[in-house]
Amino acid sequence: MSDQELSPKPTKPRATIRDVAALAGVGIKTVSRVINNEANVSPPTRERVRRAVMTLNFQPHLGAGALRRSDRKSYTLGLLLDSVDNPFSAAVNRAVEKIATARNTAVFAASSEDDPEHERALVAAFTRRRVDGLIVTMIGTDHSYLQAEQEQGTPIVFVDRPPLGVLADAVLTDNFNAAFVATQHLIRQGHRTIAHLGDELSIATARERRHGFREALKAAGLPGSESQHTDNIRSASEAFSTVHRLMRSSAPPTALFTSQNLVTIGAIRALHQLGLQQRVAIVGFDDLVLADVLKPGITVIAQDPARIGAIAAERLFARLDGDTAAPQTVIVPSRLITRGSGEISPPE
Amino acid sequence: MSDQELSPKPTKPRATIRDVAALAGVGIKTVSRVINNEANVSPPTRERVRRAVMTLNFQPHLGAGALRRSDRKSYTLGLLLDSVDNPFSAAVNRAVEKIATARNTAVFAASSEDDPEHERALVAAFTRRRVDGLIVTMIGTDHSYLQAEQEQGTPIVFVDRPPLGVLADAVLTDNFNAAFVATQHLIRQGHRTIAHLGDELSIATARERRHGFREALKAAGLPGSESQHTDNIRSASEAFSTVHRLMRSSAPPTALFTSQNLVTIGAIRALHQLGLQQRVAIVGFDDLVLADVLKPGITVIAQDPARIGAIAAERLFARLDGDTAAPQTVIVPSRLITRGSGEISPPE
DNA sequence: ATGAAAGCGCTAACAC
DNA sequence: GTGTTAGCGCTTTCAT
Repeated sequence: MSDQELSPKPTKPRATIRDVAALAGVGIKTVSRVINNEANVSPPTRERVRRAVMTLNFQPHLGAGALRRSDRKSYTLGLLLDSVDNPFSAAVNRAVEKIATARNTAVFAASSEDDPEHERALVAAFTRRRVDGLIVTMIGTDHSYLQAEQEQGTPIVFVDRPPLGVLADAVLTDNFNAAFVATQHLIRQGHRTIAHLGDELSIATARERRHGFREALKAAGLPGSESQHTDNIRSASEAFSTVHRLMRSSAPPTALFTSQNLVTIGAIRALHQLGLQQRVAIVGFDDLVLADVLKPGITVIAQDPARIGAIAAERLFARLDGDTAAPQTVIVPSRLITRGSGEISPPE
Repeated sequence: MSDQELSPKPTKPRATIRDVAALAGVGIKTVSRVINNEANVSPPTRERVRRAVMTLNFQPHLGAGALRRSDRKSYTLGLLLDSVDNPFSAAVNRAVEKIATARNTAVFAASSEDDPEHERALVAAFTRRRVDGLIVTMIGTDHSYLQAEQEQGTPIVFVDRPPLGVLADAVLTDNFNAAFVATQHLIRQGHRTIAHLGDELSIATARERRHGFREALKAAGLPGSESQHTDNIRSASEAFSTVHRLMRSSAPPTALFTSQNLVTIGAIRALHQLGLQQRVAIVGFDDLVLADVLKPGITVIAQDPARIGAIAAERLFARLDGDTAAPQTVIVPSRLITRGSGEISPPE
């Protein structure tokens, strides 16, 4: 550790285009031409300017430029997620960032943390920073306030959950179908009492998954299982205690279908703690790290968050490039990965 | 899906402070006063302005304001991580975001992806957007170019890896000590042939961990084990194949010490595939989801990324608030969590 | 209590 | 090939 003080104020204030122009002995427009790689600058002049840029460590102020530039772009976009800390969201984040970076665009990532008011504040924060576009996973149920943003020229792409009260592009998983397949898979192993650990019912996605679950039961003639719904589970610990409760009930389920990664984790913990992991089947929504290593391996419906994020970013940039076609909804397929936990048969 | 076209151009262009002033029948300075909650506006005027703001859905352009404001702040910061997709990085990200949001600051998160050149480009991208400060996990080995940013008034906090060639705040784990403890733990179980699956040696952190490993061996009088170093492993798949190779060697290790989360995951996969998970001990650096559920549970040195991120953000804001003390290095303790895999004894 | 004018760093438009 | 002027949306300064 050093005793040297960090200077309170910048030693050298940041250079502006005028400083560069002065040092190079040219007008500011010439500097502007050089830093934007425009034509009509003689090679020697260009070189002098470049040297001045180096000397002063000049970095053009993108925001100042945007103010006057005709495209008005900030080369910035806003990404709203449940939480940057959630593995699904983080994979989306990475995919969006990759494509944005290739387009010289920086990404503001923000976590709504399941709070609609906070979500709204985050969108406002993005708007005040004049992001070029928005990629959002909404937790709130009224998205109509986003329409104003859209009308003012900010394209929006919805990810994971469909737009409500706005017309906009969306990139989604076929939740109904995936849940149907997952449930059907458990039924085919012979299960008759299957519990669904569902997410917050205010989320459209959660309702679709529950619907897929129900329809699969209905198709197999198992309507009695309706009582096995446990909705509004949104964390690993809630899932953990729910599974404990279910297993102590008079007619414990022989199989579980969990609605998302955190819920699956909590359920797995509970099953293992109860020593039931080889007796109670489980299929989870979302793939999990180490799911392949557990005994039994965890059978999942794997979404493809990287692909979802990439497609969302592509759509956003297409809009920014002038695509004015009707709003598009892209369904990204998910797939059942069988690893053991979903292939456990019910006792007798 | 709808047939309605999205408008090619904004239907209503975004309102400016002048539009609001015109609608409210006041001067722009009055609007400025209202949106910034300044004094000297009569309640009725304030109310008229507020109404105009609502009507026009006016959102002040933060960047434009910053250009003229005396503090010059963009209320934005840059966060450079290995990858937003890595669980450790994501936890840091979340912690930083939480504190930044409370300070009305938005976070640019970016992934260096182990590429020093890319990293440099990302820093430049941050600078051109005039972030107020930088929180960085550097992969490159020469950080001196960051000094220029610092001198121009952008505070920098290093996270996870110390600054090289710059004086700056840092928030780190005591890697040497943690690695020493982990290795000692294995030695105490009776292991004499312990392999360290180390990270890229260009990373200071990796060298410290290796050093801790070596010193623990030395302290126990086990110098012969030096051959068991395998460095420069940075992904799960590399770790996977390395473990396979080690186990086929003439003197296979009876215990493993893995240097970070991805490496631990790859190693665990390999051990399980080889059926050795109950015979070969393993201690991993970084905690893992489901590490508690695996059989055996995975013993780890758990860092505290949330705390690391929070402290880093606090330090950054302290600097922005005018703290000019000498650069500070905060060491965040990590702890050994025993779950079984690290308590396996060697055969015989 | 209010507003007019200047200017932040840059680009657009148009000189020369 | 180069420079000058105006102006983007806001805050500052200073007048009223």
